Amino acid sequence: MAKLADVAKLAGVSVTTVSRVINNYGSLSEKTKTKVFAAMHTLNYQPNSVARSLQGKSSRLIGLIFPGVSNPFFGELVQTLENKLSALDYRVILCNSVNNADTERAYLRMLQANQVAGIITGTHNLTIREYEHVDAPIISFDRHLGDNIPIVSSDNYAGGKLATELLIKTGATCIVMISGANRPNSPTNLRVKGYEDSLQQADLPTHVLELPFSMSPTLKRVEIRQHLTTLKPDAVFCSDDLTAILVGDVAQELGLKIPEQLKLVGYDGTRLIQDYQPQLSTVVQPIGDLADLMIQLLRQRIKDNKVQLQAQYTLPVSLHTGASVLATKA
Amino acid sequence: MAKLADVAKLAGVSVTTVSRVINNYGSLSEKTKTKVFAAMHTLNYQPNSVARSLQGKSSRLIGLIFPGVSNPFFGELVQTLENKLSALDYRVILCNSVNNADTERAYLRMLQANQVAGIITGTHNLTIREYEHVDAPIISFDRHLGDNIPIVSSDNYAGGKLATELLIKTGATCIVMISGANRPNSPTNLRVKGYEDSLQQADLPTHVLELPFSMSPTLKRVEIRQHLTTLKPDAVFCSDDLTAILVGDVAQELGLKIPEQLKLVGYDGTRLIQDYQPQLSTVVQPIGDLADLMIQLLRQRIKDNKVQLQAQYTLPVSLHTGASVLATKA
DNA sequence: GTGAAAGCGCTAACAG
DNA sequence: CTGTTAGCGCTTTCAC
Repeated sequence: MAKLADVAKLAGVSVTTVSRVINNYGSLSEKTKTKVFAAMHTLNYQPNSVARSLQGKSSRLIGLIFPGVSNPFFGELVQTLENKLSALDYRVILCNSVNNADTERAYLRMLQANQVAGIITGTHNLTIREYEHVDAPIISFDRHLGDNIPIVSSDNYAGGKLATELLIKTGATCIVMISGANRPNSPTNLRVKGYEDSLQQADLPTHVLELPFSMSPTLKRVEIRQHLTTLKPDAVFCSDDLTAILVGDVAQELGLKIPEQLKLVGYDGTRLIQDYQPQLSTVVQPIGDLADLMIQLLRQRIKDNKVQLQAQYTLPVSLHTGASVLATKA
Repeated sequence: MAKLADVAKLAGVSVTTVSRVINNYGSLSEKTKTKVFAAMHTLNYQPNSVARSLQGKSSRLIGLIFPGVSNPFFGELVQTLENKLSALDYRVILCNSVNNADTERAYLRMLQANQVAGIITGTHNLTIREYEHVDAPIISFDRHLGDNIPIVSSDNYAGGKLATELLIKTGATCIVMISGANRPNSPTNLRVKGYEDSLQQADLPTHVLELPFSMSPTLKRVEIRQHLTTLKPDAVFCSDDLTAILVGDVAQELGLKIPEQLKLVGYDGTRLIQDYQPQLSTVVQPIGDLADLMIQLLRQRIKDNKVQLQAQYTLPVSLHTGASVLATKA
């Protein structure tokens, strides 16, 4: 790979000059510029960004720490982030924390060692206050990671209410909520809160079933079947779409007609679900807007790490209504 | 962030010595080692990998170029690759080529500028012979990119036969195949070939419907509905699971019972599909093995870029049989 | 067993 | 308008 000095020699100028035309700075004569461009072209020159970031320039590398891209929600979020970042001439280092604190710590160190310009993290890990000792700017998706780390999320509480009220409106009276495990700081807690408040307001009982994020789908099915047969609810609200699909499956196995005998609402509303399970009603998180906002905030911090940002940014959710719920009163 | 010189000063030794203990190289007295380790620890020292790779050491950065992680198959493949690479102390730069040749060219340049140690690409782009001018080692997933670039794939031809023969065995006689657009070098072509050969052998007619990868699910539904009503097939084989889900949906809308009136087989067999659509029969690609092999080959090339590798490595597929096909003869 | 010093490819004062 | 030169943080000969 050709280097700056090669280009300089070929163009018959100094390395400084070449550096200047590359970075378009200082004053250059048109003639030199042309010469240099020509040399760069014939040598197929590509600046070495490692050398560049060594001497202080931004690496334009962004670390993305998420539980994993095989989950459709995170897959779409990561892809959206990557697309938008890449359009802004940033590159993305992908980190799958698999919800393991040690792994995450290691990633954090690694990202710093690689001089990343910033980090966006949406991991499910908790208690990692070590985030506060990272000097690269950080934006968090949906988690509290430290007092100076802005949180971007969609309105989990409103989402919980939205879903529950939809179910109440259709006449359901025994509405079960299936959520991930109740862990401190978890964003799904607010979804549960929205659910509980809505039911309380309507004077209806609450039933929350917690199925850990990490539980296998097969086990989840077992739990769901048991609850469906025991409680005989007429509606289920799941804090994610995948679990909702499981509920739909089990209901069918039990001969329960959806939505006649069981109404169902999920959460997340990824493109994948809307395209391939359009009958599933779900609370839609605005992935594109979330990504835009996180990037915008991160860039502000990259420009000036001291800039004061809000502790929390909340974006509105919307409702996708499909056949899994009837819009009419029962 | 502390640097080598800081550690050296604190430990009362030279930078050389510190570098030696970090890289475990040359001969050091236990005493110095201990001192240095202590200093590294109190300073929370982390070697700057940018500086490291500048002076010649490997960046331990691997570029991953795929159409996008929002597709479950690529999402799982990328996640698997990332997990395994990260366990080997490599980091991953994620590139979503979105099937755009220019984007991909830009990614290739960028990856080289970042001194990546190697590249794994599974993009849907074609004709990019520019791959041959990249000096980082490359391994390709399922595409021909140049004579010296090994291709790793699962056995698409066998997969096509497997699915088709399953359908034939159940008594289907009008078996439609829905594949992605027929493009040169596309791996799905071999799946179609397997389908055609199986039917020819059984003296049955072939019907291939091509729906471009990029076509919207809504449009795909329209096309599928039209073909289902016109041709009235008794079985459909799709070259990917998502399209198979669409077929299942449309069939249900048309009042066609699966598998009694319509048998259905998909392709890919991701964890997601097996967990959430277990009734769908599908040809399962061995994602873990594919990832292992690609990484193994890449590491060989990283160690010695001249090492002779096969042009093509083909891994066996398997069949997941669900209720969308009856295993008994009709 | 340990250190001094050159240099990886690039940028940015500082001179002219 | 252009060139000389000193590093960025680290590894690695070559000395001692």
